[in-house]
Amino acid sequence: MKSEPDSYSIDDLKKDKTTLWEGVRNYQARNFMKNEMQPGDEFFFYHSNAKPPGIVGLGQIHTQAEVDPTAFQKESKYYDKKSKQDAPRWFCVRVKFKEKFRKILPLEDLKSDPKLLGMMVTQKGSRLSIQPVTEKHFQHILKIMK
DNA sequence: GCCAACGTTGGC
DNA sequence: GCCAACGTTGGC
Repeated sequence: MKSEPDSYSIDDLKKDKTTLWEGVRNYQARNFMKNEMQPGDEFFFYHSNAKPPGIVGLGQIHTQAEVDPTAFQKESKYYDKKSKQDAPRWFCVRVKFKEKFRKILPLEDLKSDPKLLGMMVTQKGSRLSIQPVTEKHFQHILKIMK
């Protein structure tokens, strides 16, 4: 799960302990949250638009997807006038902090690791903000970071 | 700050 | 239903 640290970082999640992953306005990413994510599932927290960009920690899905309240809030930058109360368009899961890694695992390292070949985030133009990670890749990265 | 890649919108 | 125009993402 990607986030720009300037807007919400792993430290923010550590402080908050849990947060609603609101503001996703991409159907593919929404569908991942709505259809694939189950409480207890783990995910990597990725800092995008950072220096350097990369994986910074581990989180866990806390509760299943619910309606994204920010879509109805006119003052929110995530407001979507096309999302109606009786037919909500956007959903988000609640996530929980698990751990902040001792150091960042930079995108550069993800790209150069032969064991992570084909990982979605290393592909050119891969801007989806929520991406699936294979079990193999997940375990390998955990091993690197422990 | 640039710009390639990608997603969405809306006219037709 | 096509596709040009536009807006956004995000690495560099």
